[in-house]
Amino acid sequence: MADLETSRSNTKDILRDHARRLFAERGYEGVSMRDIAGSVGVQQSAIYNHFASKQHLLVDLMVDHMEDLIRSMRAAVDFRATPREQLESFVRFHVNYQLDNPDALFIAYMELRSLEPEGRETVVVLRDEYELALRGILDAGDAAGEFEVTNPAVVARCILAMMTGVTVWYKETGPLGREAVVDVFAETILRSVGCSSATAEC
Amino acid sequence: MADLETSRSNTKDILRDHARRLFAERGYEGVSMRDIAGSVGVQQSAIYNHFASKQHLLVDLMVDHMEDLIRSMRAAVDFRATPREQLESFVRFHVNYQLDNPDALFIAYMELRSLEPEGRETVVVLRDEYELALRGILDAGDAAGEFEVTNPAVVARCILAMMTGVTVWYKETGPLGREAVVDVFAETILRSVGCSSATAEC
DNA sequence: GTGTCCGATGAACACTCGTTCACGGGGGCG
DNA sequence: CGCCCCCGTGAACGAGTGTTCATCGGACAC
Repeated sequence: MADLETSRSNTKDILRDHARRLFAERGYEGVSMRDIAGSVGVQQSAIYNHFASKQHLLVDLMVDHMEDLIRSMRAAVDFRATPREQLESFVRFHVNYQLDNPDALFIAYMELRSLEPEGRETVVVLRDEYELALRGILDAGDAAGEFEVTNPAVVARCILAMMTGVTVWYKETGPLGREAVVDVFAETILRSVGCSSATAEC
Repeated sequence: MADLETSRSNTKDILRDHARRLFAERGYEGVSMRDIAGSVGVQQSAIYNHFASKQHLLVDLMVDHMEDLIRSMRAAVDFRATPREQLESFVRFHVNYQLDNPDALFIAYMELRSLEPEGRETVVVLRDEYELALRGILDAGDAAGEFEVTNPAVVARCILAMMTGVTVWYKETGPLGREAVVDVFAETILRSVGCSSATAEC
């Protein structure tokens, strides 16, 4: 229980951190308010001083995450570069972000079903915005003749699914270094759009 | 509720069908025995005439599914063919199977966390067996010089994650036909291992 | 016809769920 | 000092959880 209170962490942030980890581990329905409170080391009723309900807590986590994800992605990808460079930046950013924030991304993609309509709407809009950025890169590469993608919409989703699944099996302590994993993803995905880094074509 | 009893469907099978759908929709923790019973149209206590507990019901669903998946995969892939042909068969089989049985596969990959240790062990062994079949194809193709895969273990998981995600977004009623989706997957994945169907290389 | 057994019932068990509320302590501001 | 207002407590609420059990109808074997 209980973090040593590093720097300026108030109860609300600590609650967020523990809730995020627990939701990712056992799922929204599998975690009780008592679990969250117990993990932090407070009473269950204390949570309601910071979040109106369990549902609001989930929405708060998901929206905060999606907004940060989109902001970070925009900072990491230079949209004036060539499609090939954009795609590689996007992939390297996403896999790294995923490995830094495995729980947040996992929740955002898995717990949509646990959201009540109004919250779901908000999150879906943000998720579509992110997906559309990748799709835009594929479209541009296709139009420029750099990529060969039969169907950008489908391929975009394939690529996201592939990358989002990484946290299910990757262990930081495993035989494979993080940089190596990122490289494999970058190469595999560039290849999948007909644009290998080893090829002279690009 | 209640199916009209098509052909020879007994209560146990009907329970399985409804439980599978509900688990996939709302998650194991999000579904109560009363939900399942209510969906079928019987009392909750009737379930215990067929399954010892909710946990046993989940294990039953997952093991049955994994065994059928492996059996069907072995029947669909000709392991005497070339690695390229094997991979294409595997991908086409998996995507089709996924679209035929979206709930079962989704549960098998998502609800591992809801399994108690003994059941999880059984399912993980089966899942590894399936994954290993794909990895074997990649290894063979790599050794034969047909594929270029930096790391077969990682790429195998990437491919599975990509394919397993299809049910999240694919709608049978959407603009894209099922055959078209399968084609996109086959082409994208063959490309990702450096072996495009359009290329003379293979 | 009689006996057996499978399977469904509905009430009940002890427990956990999300949420509410009256209460109190302690720090900041007038 | 006196006031208020965060923010925490602990007990309680009604509802829902998985599971058990005595009971009973009806199909099948002899």
